[in-house]
Amino acid sequence: MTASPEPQPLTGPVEDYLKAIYDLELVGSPASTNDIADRLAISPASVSGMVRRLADQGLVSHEPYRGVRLTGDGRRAALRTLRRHRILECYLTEVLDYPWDRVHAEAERLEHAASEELVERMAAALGDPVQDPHGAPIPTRDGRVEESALRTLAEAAPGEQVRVRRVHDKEPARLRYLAELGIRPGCHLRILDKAPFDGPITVWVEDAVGGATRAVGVGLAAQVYVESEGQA
Amino acid sequence: MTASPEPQPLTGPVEDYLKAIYDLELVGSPASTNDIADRLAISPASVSGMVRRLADQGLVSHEPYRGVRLTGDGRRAALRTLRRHRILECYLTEVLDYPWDRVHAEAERLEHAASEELVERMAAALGDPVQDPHGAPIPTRDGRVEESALRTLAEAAPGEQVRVRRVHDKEPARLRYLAELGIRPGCHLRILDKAPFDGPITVWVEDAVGGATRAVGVGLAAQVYVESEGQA
DNA sequence: AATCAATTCTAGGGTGACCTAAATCCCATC
DNA sequence: GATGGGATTTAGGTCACCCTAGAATTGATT
Repeated sequence: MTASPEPQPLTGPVEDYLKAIYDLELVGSPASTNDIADRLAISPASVSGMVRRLADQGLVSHEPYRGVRLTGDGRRAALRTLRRHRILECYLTEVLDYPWDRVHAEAERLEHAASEELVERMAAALGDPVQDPHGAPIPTRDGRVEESALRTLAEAAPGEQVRVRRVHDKEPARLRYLAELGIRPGCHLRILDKAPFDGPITVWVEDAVGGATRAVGVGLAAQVYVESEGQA
Repeated sequence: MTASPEPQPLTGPVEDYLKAIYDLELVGSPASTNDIADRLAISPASVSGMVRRLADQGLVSHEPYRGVRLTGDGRRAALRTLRRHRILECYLTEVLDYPWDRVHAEAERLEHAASEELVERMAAALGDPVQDPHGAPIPTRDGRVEESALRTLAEAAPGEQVRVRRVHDKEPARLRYLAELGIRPGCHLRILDKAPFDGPITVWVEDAVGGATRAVGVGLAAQVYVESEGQA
């Protein structure tokens, strides 16, 4: 039984790496150097260097040329950061009325500076939210998350009725556009049509005023995660 | 007329130096290397190095062996950081009910990460406060402050009645103790006695429940700024 | 089995921000 | 007007994090 011996503070970049690796590992396989580099907009060579340092600190295990996996410590650290990030996002939108599309960037900076105490105070003020404004689940204080495997809107079939559960949060422009379309976590969609050859997906947006028909390209649809609610 | 050309983001350490120099300059003379080093808990040699960099960036002017002064740009940057810091302190105490003595440390970290937008939203939520929880004035958006020259409690004479305007905020333990004594910005004191040879100052604390007599050492009294309200 | 492209790692650099130790400068005092 | 102590700067080093260029590895394809 290893007692948890004070999680010592990590640097901002380290926290960013751990989050990225956590995310990449979610799909199953270990995170590749290139994928990490892409996600952090950093050269692959720099990733190699940093991964060595992370491994030295016992946060990841690295099989050269094979990829990187979080250790127990690494995973715990990643989840702590993720919790901070997502609670900050909630607080910014709900209490400070921050615009949907700018919340991510602000939280991205604050998550490295905000203390556990601050974040827990925010969580308490919000009544311990369980998901952030983009539908991502918030890890609990003791590091549990239930990352449900969701399909994307791009994979839904015509005739299906779905509920939007989550959307990607990185790109403000896409978020603004989705908001314009009325597509947000929690809203209901009916898939009307799916054009061949990766063509646009036509959906009926239940929750728009009076309902509305919208066409969404596959690229965007792939960033919208849905859960089936039955056939038409 | 130099148009203000986007204040580019400064690093955390740079902001800390500028704040320190601003503070030291308040007493009139240019900031000395040693004083800056003391305040930031850094070696004097490191300060020399950093000051060169600050001068290169046009934020300070440095006369070797003579001290450092903020330039216009440097002063503006310092005041922006100070505004962020103090609004954060207000927000943390008033909205998130943060304990008086821990607010400073948290704000110290957040001030480097919080965007202008966030801080202004907080300020708006508070109705644009003009001073922080320790009584320090908050610079306006356009960089104005009125730093009133105050006497300290250590300088007050027996018989005087004073109002506490401001207390130093760096040391949590001292703040907690002052709070215990009932001494906070806004409270009223009557100086009952001042023991010789830097002995303790005995005060009547008006605002304590039913009023209370307290003795304060000079060291602590020197960190409490007061404004006279008349003689007994 | 050999080769080739993509991936990943190593080598070698650069910057910011810190350090200690050793000059150097200032000035108050003799 | 020399001198010594205190303040300051320079010299030289470390660490984290990033870079580009080039070498090494992989495994997919001939």
